[in-house]
Amino acid sequence: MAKRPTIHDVAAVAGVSRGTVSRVLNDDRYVSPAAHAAVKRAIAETGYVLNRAARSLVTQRTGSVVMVLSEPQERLFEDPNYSVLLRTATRRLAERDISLVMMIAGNDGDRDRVVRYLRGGHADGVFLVSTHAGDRLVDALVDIGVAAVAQGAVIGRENVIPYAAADDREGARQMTRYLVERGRRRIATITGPLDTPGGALRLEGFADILGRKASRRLIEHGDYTQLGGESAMARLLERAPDIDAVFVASDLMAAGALAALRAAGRRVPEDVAVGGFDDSAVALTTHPPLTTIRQPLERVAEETVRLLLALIDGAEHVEPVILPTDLIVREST
Amino acid sequence: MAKRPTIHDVAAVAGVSRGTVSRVLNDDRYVSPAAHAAVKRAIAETGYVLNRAARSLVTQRTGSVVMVLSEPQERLFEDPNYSVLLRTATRRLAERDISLVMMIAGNDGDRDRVVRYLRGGHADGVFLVSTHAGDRLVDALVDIGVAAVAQGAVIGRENVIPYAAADDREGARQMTRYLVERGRRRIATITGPLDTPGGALRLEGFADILGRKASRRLIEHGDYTQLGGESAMARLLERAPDIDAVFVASDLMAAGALAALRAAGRRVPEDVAVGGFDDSAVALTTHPPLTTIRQPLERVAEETVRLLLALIDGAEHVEPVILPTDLIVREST
DNA sequence: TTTCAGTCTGTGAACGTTCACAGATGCTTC
DNA sequence: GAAGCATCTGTGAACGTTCACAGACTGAAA
Repeated sequence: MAKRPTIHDVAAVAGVSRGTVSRVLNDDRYVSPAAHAAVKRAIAETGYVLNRAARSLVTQRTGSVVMVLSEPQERLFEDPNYSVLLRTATRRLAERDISLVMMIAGNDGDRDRVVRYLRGGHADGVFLVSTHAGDRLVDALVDIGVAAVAQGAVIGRENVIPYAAADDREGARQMTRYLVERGRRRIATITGPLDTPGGALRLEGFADILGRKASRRLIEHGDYTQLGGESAMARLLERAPDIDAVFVASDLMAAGALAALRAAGRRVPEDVAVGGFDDSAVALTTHPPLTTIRQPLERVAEETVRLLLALIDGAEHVEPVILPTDLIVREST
Repeated sequence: MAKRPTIHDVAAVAGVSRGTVSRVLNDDRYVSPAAHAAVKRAIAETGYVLNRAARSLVTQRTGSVVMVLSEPQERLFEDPNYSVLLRTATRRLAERDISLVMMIAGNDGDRDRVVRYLRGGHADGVFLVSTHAGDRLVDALVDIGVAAVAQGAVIGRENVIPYAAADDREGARQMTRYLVERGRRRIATITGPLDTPGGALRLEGFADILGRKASRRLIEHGDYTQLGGESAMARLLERAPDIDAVFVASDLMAAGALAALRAAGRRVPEDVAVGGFDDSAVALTTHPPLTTIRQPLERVAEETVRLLLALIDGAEHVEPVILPTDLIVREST
């Protein structure tokens, strides 16, 4: 349990001064090759590892960013997409030696904690996930002036918080266009909550293709849960029994819709075609497997990280990134 | 962009010394009510928030713990259980003002990064997730002497790394017993990888009930993926066409097994009963919905955090915690 | 030869806390 | 009235870095 070696110890072993060691550590210019080598050797010999707290104290940088999970409903519970996001972001940040701190913003108490944390300068940046319209956390972030990006647009704050996202609108168009091309005539949709980009934009894409045919009667709203999808489908069937296709804004809700259709005695895809969105693991476990829209989630995460790093590095302004989606045809259509 | 207020500013406003403010901040004994109130008021007035880096520098504590995701295969991708774990752990730790830093240990490079991070004293504790037998990270942790716990036993290191887990073995017994009671005679199993506790212990529980009847022919191994479950089921059917039930060690693999059974023309549950494990979201999306074993994941996470906090607070030794599971009967059996 | 720019190094001060100590005050007890 | 204890407060030093500055050395240009 010997004391951890400090920069002084390294300096002593290398036969140089503290300043030179610091310069090596920070890749500063003006270090002679000899000194550089000696320091490297001394670091290896002593097993030195930098004390971030001490560095942070003087640089006012922390080398960490916060990922804030806003948690409307219990989405987090069920959505495997978070894992991809988390994993990719952690990886990319680690490459820059930046660590990812998790925080949850479920209620106002949580949100205050996040704000306090950031106001205290405990992180260099913020990575928002599934933040919904009107979240007052967003304004607090702007007020604090901390670098912030979001995965998926924050509705109403698109120009304030840069983001990367899949092209929800075009994805919905792809699916709707496909259903039309397959000869479906009465096409309904089950949307996500309209204060989320996935809710609003996928509905817009749907309407883009169908125009006047996208009547109110053929639109139902879900909450991204399987149960929500199931009851939305039931309501649709009651209101418009003659529908022959439905575009559901998430795979999980689509799984619920399949259950409702089965309960109503409709065959999929013969009587009703079902299209999902996400291409999550669920799309393969249902029977029949879901035709769906694949989002390039990994790339979304990477781009979001890239935007955040740019902001942290001092960029004044960065442009949102929108990435293309793919139609994945399986047996539900 | 005024400078952030420090403890000195608070002291000045409150009309006390730096030491007294520090005492209030740390709930020390021996602070007069008057001083306490004045400091509280000054903190509110100045908007002061503590600088953790400075504190950390002198206390040698960081106020953070690392969650290390070991990533054999692509489990993380598909397993929604991680979300529950992450969410619960983050919450519980936040209550103690400890923040959760994510790290991935997928390859040796990652592992070195984790080791270096911990050796540098950048975290007060470690929370291992899905670490598999023989992971050399575990020995490094012991060597460093950092407080460490695991979610789920680390096979071969049960006595070194305390853990909380669901009672995998008894859960498997519950399911197997149930299948026997339902009159099934030829019961097979699809296990997880045997270097994970869920793989080894669930197989043991299965064998506990069936005794000699648990013959090699009726045991197949999967990798916790849906595809793995599907091909394992196909192999089982080929080897033992007369099986009338199968206990699958995870819901996701069970979804794959259902697909294989359907492809082979077997009806579920009439011809073959299928039991899963986890009670994850998948269990409800399959057709028919899965009979499965529910793990108290939230409590597992809470207990794991509790163990970790105890170790951080200086406990010499803590006992592993094993929590009971529940049989959830649905339509697949 | 002098000047200058470029390269390299060492040093004091600062970052914002906590800790240990010393000292002051008030209350009890003899 | 002195001694002793508990309560409360202020202060210097320390934690391990980075930063800005000053100074030494080198080689090229004037």
